Amino acid sequence: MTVTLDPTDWLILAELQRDGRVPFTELGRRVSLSASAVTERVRRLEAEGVITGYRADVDLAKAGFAVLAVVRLKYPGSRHEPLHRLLGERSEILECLRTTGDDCYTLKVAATSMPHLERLVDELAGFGSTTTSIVYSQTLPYRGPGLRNATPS
Amino acid sequence: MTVTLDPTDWLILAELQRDGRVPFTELGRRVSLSASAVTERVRRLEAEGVITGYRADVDLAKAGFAVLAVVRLKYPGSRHEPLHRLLGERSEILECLRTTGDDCYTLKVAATSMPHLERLVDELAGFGSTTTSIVYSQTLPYRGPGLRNATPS
DNA sequence: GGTTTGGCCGGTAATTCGCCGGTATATTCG
DNA sequence: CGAATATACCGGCGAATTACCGGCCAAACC
Repeated sequence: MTVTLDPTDWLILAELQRDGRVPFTELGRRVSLSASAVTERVRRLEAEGVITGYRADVDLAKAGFAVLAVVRLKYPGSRHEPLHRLLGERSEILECLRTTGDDCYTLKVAATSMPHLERLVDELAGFGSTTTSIVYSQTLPYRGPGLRNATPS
Repeated sequence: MTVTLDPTDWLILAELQRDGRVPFTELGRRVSLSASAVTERVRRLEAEGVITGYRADVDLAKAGFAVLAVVRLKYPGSRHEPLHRLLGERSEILECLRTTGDDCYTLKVAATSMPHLERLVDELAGFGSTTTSIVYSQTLPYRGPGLRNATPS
């Protein structure tokens, strides 16, 4: 399950999380390795599932989604398929974490306006009671989930 | 501030969020455009700040971070610099949203173990009262923040 | 001590990138 | 209304990068 990673692997991961499109030749330069060696390592990380993919980060506000919100959902039932179906349909739901505690789900949603957010929350409220917080600002903007520059301590 | 995007731009954004390393020639094929035209559009999206970068997605569990948690932080003071400094130092803090409501900050943190998480929460508790929930599972895994396939409605 | 294994290097062919001018359509302005 | 400009697209070219290959070296293993 867990993959053993040496310090060079962590360097590679940090670089690729900072710039997922850096050429292998430049990446090799940064981690003091040849292009072919670094390619081999990246391919191995991909094959082992440590790197699951590469994504472009989008500035949601610039793209027209002015409102970002955290919605906590207290979901009384045990049938989760309808909620999962909604997640697949509503691309405004950016993230969905199922957690311990009183609020079973923590969602991050993007909306173009307050009425838009209201509709989204209403849809979610069909599943259970919701607690919605508007996001003022997001620190570590658009780093996405991941690690930046450290090994597990 | 807001950039106007036509349907082709949305297609490009969706593709790049799904696979940020797709070659421009293949990307052009998928959105029915020539490689040079699609390159021009992507460069424009980058220059306008709609695309803020490209990141590799890492499977945290495979990388040794077995525990994912949501920590809500009630921060009584108004001096936010110390917290922001901590965010920059502790790369286990994956995401930090400042929100309305009783809990000023909502953080997503990764830890290698429960003792590790305990230490992180203790550090955060130095700023205010915390509410921690362990993440069972993450739906929409590794799509990262962003949009998938829809235009703002 | 010989063999095997794993990781790295360098070279080469194929692909892709970055940049160029040229063209067609839409827009603006005289 | 017609001409000039602007915008977006296309194709092609050289440079850079990628993918793939065999060979090398050191550590591990028998």
